[in-house]
This record gives sequence, C-alpha cells and structure tokens, in this order.
Amino acid sequence: MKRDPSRAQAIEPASTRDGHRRASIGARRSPQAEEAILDAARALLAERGYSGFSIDEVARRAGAGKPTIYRWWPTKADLFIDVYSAEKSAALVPPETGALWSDLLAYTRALWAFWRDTPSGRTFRALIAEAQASTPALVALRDKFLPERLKDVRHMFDEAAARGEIRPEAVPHLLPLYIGFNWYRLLTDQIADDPEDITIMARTLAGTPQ
Amino acid sequence: MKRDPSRAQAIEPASTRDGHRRASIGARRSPQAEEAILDAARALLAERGYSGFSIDEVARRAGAGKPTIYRWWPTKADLFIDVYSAEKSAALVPPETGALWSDLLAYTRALWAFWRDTPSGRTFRALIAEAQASTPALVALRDKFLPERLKDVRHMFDEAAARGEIRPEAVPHLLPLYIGFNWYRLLTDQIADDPEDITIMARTLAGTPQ
Amino acid sequence: MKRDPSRAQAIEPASTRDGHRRASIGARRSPQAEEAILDAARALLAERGYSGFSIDEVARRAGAGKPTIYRWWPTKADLFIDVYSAEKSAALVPPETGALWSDLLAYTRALWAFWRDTPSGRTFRALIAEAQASTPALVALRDKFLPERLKDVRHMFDEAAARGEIRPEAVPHLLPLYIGFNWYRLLTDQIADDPEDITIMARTLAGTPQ
Amino acid sequence: MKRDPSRAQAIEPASTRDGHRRASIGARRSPQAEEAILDAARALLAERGYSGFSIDEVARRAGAGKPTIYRWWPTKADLFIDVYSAEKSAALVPPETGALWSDLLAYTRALWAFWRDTPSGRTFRALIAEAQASTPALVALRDKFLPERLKDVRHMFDEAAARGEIRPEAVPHLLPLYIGFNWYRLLTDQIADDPEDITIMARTLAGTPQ
DNA sequence: TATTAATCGAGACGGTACGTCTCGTCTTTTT
DNA sequence: AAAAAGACGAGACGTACCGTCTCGATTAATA
Repeated sequence: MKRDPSRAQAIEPASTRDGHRRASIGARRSPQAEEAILDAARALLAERGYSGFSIDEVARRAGAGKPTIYRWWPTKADLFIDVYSAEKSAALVPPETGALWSDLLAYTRALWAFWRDTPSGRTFRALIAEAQASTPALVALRDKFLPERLKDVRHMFDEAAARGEIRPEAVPHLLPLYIGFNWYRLLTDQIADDPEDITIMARTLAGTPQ
Repeated sequence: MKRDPSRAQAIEPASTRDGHRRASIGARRSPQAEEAILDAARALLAERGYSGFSIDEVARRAGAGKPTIYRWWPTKADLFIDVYSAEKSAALVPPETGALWSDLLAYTRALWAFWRDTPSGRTFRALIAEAQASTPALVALRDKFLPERLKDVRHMFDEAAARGEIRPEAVPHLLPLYIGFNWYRLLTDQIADDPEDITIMARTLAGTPQ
Repeated sequence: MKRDPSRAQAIEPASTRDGHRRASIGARRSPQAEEAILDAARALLAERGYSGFSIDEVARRAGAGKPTIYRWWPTKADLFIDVYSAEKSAALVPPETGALWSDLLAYTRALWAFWRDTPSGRTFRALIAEAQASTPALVALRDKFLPERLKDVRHMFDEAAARGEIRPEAVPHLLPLYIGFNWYRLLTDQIADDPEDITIMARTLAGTPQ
Repeated sequence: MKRDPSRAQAIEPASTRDGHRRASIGARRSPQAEEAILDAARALLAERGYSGFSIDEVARRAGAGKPTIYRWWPTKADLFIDVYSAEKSAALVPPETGALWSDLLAYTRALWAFWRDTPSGRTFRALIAEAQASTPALVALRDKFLPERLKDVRHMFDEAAARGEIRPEAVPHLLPLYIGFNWYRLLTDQIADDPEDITIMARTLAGTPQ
C-alpha cells in the first residue's frame, strides 16, 4: 500500500485531548511528550490532589501512552517527585529583620501560608506520606529537596550566628528542631496563622527571653 | 420440638479458616468476628506492611465477609486506626536519670529502637502517612494517640521543671520541638541509634552546655 | 417481674415504616406480618420490576425480619409466586362474539393489553423466566397458574366445538398452539396491538378461510 | 539491544491457570484472551448451568482480568449471548420424509432431544429467561438467533407448500404457531419424547386428518 | 397458673458476585 | 529506537443480595 501523505497532515503535534496527536520524533526522548506529561500531572495534582493522581489519568490527559510514562519515570513515585520538583518552590525570600526570632516568625508564617494556600504546598504533605512507602520518594525528599529548600533556613541561622545571637556550633543542632517543629505542625494540620504561637517557638529556638 | 442443648455446641466459635463458621449471635456485634478481623489485620500489617494491607485479604484471613468489615469500619483507614490503637504501645518506661538531657537521651534511644524494631513502630510511619490523605486518620492521630502517648514525654519535662532545670512555662514550648525532631528523623528514616547525635539534641533542648 | 401494662401500649400493631412495631401474636402466624410482607413485595415488584425485587428490600419495607419471610416462603421464588398469585388476574371476560376466530381476536387483544399495560401482566414474563431456574416456580407456573387461567381460553374453544365450528377432539390440540403463540409473542416482546396480525392467527387456528 | 527471538517463546500463549501469563499483543484485541474467556465461559455454563455462571469465575478460569472481560462484553448478558452463539447449533438436518406432518414429527423429536440432552440446548432456556430482563439479550435472541435457526423450519413448510400440502400464504401463519408450541413445551419442561403427543401437533398444523 | 413453644422485628454473619479502578507490563504500528 | 495507543493479568475497592442464625420480647396453648 502506498504512503498516504494526507494522513501525515492529520497528525498534529500537540495534545490529544482535543483529538490531536503527538507523533513520535524517532529514537529520542520527545520533549513535547515529557512536557505534556508533566503538565498533565501537575494539573491533575492541583485539581484532585494526590489521591486523584493516577498514571492512567495522566496518560489520558497528556495524550501519552502509559509505557511512555513508565519508560522515563519507572514508578509513580518518580513522576510525582519530578512533578513536585518542577513546582515553583515557595516564593519565600528569607527575611532580614535583624533578629533571629523575628526572622523565624516571618519566615514560618510565610512557609505555613504557602503550605496552606498553594497546591504545591499542599502536595508537600503527600510527598512526605509517599516517602513512607517508597524508598525513591524518601531518598528524593531527604537528599534532593530538603537540602535545597533548607538553604534559606540555614542562612537565617548563619546570619544570626554571624551577628553573635547564637553560637555557630549550635546552628546544626537548631536546624532539625526547627524543621521538625514545622513538619509536626504540618502533618497534624496545625498550621493556622497564629503569630503568637509561632513567636513562642521562634523565641524558644532563638534563646530570646519572651 | 424439644430444646436441643447440643446445638449450642454445634456452633463453632472460632475462625473460619478451616471451614468453620462464625455464627451470628443475634442482632448485636459479634465480638468474635471483631476479634478475628482485628487479629487478621494486625498480622497482615506486621507481615506485609501497610502496602500489603487490604480489606480483601483481611476478610480472607479472618474468615469474615467483607460487608462485616465495612459494617464496623466504614473505611480502610478506620480499620487501620483501630488496629494501630490495639497495638501494644511502646513499652517505654520514662527514665529517671536525674537530669533532663540524660532522660531525653535514654528515652529517645528507646523510642527509636521501638520504631525501628517492632512492626507496631513501623506502622506508626504508615499512620502518619495515612493521616495526610484521610481526615479520620488525622483526627485519630492528633487527638487520640498523641495525647496518650505523649504523657511520658510531658512527664520528663515536668520533672525537669520541678527540679528547676527548666522554667515551667517552657514545657509546652519545648514539647513540640522534641516531638517534631523525632518525627522528622523517623519520617526521613534517620533513626539509627547514634548516641552522640541524640545527645546533642537532648542537651540543646535541655539548655545544658555540651 | 410483673407485667407492665404500659409497655403493651407502646407496641403498635401496624407497620414499622414510621417507627411502629408489629409484635408477635404468639405461636401462630401473624396475618398482619403476612399481609405487610405481601403488600411490600407487590409494591416493590410494581415499582422496580423483578430485577429490583429483593428480600432485603421487602423486609425493609414491610418492617419485617428476614427470617419471618424465609419462615413462610422458603425461597425468593416462593414469595414471588405468592405475590403473583395474589395479583388480580387479568379482568378478561371471555368474549361471546359467536365465532371462534373473533372470540380469539378479542381475547388475545385484551390479553396482550393486560400483559403490556399492567405491572401484574409484565410480571408474568418474570415468572416464566424464574421458572427456568427454579423448580418451584416452574411447578407453580405449570400446575397452578396455567390451569386456572386457561379456563377462559378452554371455554372459548369448547363453545366453538359446541357450535360445530371445530371438532371437539381438536380442542386439546389447538390449546397449546394458541398458548404457545402468545408466549412466543410475549417473550420476544412482540405484543403490540396489531388487529390484523392477531386476526391471521385467529383465523388460522379457527380454520376459517381469511 | 538485539532482538531476542527467544523472548517470543518466553511468552506463554495459553491459560494462566498454572501461573503462566498471556501477554498483550499490542493495542488490539487479543484473540487468545477472547478464546480463553469464551472457552471458560462455555465450560462453566456446561458444568454449572446459568445460575453458576459468573464473571468472576469466568475470569478465574480463563486466567483473565475482569476488566478484560468487561472491556469486550459490557454486560454479563453480552458474554452469555456470545457464548451461546458460539455453541454448535443443533445438528438438526431437516428431514425429507415427503409429508409435512412426518417432517414435523421427526424434526420436533430431534429438537427436543437436543434441548434435553445437550448443555447448549439447556442453555437456550436460560437465554430466553435472560431476554426477559435484558434488552440486548432479547434483541439478540429475536433478531440474531431465531432467524438463523428457523431456516430449517421454514424450509420444511416451504417444501410442503411446494408439494401442495399447504397454501404458500399459510407458511408465515403456521410458523409462529409451531415455534410457540415448542417454546411453550420447553419452558414448562414438557419435552419428553412422546411421539404420539408430537404427532398430534404435527397433524394439527399440517391439516392432516389423524 | 406456670411452662413451653412458636412467633415477631431486628440485624449481624459468612459468602459471593457485581462492575470499576489503578497498577505496571507488553506489543504493534507509526515516525 | 522511541512514540502513541491501548490491551493485558492482577487484584483491591465498596455495594448489594443471598440465606442462616441469634437475640430478646411477646403471646397462645399446654400441663
């Protein structure tokens, strides 16, 4: 049978949602496919949360084949991790109030607001949950995201040490206490914006009499 | 027809695993069924972890009908919560070393060992994860289990306050820092028994120079 | 313990639908219970058809216990049979047109209308279907309902024989042909009111040239 | 990676009963799966009758996933219809005795024997029953199977008309009487082999004095 | 009059099927 | 070689009925 050139015209490069079709680009990873998959996954996650996040639905929305997804993200957790990492991290500019306790207060309020009010923030809970069942998720969480996102926090404590507010050796001891406090609050859904509550924690950690 | 006392004997009380049958005891919940289901669920959880924990399998093992399970535990999370609550809590006797930092050191080491080495401990991670997707699980975790299991911890801090090691008002501020630290370590799988590591945390919280 | 007359007042004889309760009347079958069950079954059948006809729902509606139903109607088919038999049979007065073919025409049209337009009529299909899986239903259908309801039909043929239209010995041969024709039409859902169509059959059976 | 011809061998074509697995053959319906499912359904139907015919059991026996079944047979009735249509139709050679009445006698006796003695025959009752609850089954029965299987019957009457035994216009009037008679007997379980009984019907229909 | 026996509503029980959902693998066809 | 497409086995999900079995209350018939 002869090649039918009109069929090629019928094939569109974009999403399949509206009937279009993303053709293969040959023996190379298709950036379009990757993009479409990540977009679909992101949107799905934002719309229906982690419980509604399924590979089947991502494939449907992305107009992608499931094997295409599994080829690049061996497991559901891997895709989830990538989606999470592609999210715009919290627009959290580390505050410069001149005192550790007030820095912590400002930063924590912003962080909790982000966790509460953005899909990406809410997804973080799911990532922690996923990490309890999936080693890749755990590794990604612990070794990839945390170090990156903790830079700002570390910066605050380092500055405080530079100002002489706390001893420099204390920084690595205080960090996990601060992180843990926030996680504990997040995971028990106690991250309402309560400045007094946060202030107490901040002053306790900063060693400032209240 | 005469009463036949032997009929009561004809009714098998126990599991259906080997073909026996647990008869109804009337229009009231059967303690035997409940027991069998919780036992099966507990065993399944210990054997295969939370990911292998399914209502179907619990029903199979318990020799129970699935509707019987759903009648009493409307959701999988509810059963899981009940199973967890039936678990023997950590046999953690709060230490009495005479100093907060060493109390914390001893208690934390024991707690981490429990988390590491017992199925029940490992299940706690799953409960926290489940709580991120299920409101009942969250409520149970936050309002039912935590208050109960935190008594010992609170006791340690109260004793320290009584000894004058820390200010009494500081106790409710220090508690979430301590809990959060432990959760953070558990959830990132960093609960190896490292006495030095734990000591640092303990001294930081206790305000004792190291 | 003394008899408490006030308790008897608390017990209402009627349906449980609105919270009332039908107490036992002693070691005899309760006509009220039977009535309530048959009523509920009849209503359910009319409302939801045979596929929606379940013992559970009948018990619910009747405010009866399931064992009460099973005590008197050992199987679902038995209850169904009773319900069917309690239905008012078709108000089919055998016509007296003076000729077999026109008697058959009139009777068949009325029968098909009954089958089409009344719940009871529609239920007859279900009874035939049920009879294919349940021996009691088969026996009831064949030996209980058919003889009864065929009286009118037989009467028409007998009259025709008396008038000399057909030979008397032919009656038992023609009957099953007539019945079978109607069943075939009913079971293949071909019982629209088509006078011509029916006339052809009637004339064929009556031996009248068309 | 080189093509590994042995891989094709690694894929078991047959049933999964013993742990083997029927691999996908791409984005097209798998004839093997279809075959296995129909085989299993046929066997199950023969073994346990229609009441024992369940999708779950078919899936189990076929080593197929339930969704695979539901993908191709949206409803239980659809699968049943397909199974029935795959059954070998009755090996009923239309007799050529030279007279309608004796043709009918021979044919009817063979038909009843088939209905009595073969699973497929017994299944026909279930199909008629199913058709009373399921429109697809009704349509399939009326418009698919009947026209096909009535060819032989029609042939007998046509031949009789050709021989001048009956008027040609009478054929379509006699057919439903003959079919209906057989159905009526089948559905009331009155298809014992009674030559005299059948002869009477045959002579009545053929218009032959007995 | 006290006991016995059968009835009642209620509803739990084990079991099984239903039809849907998702997982991760596999294969064909197209580029 | 990689893509889209989608079929596949597996099996969990939660619901609906089935028919059985107690329960505790109630009442007629029996002793």
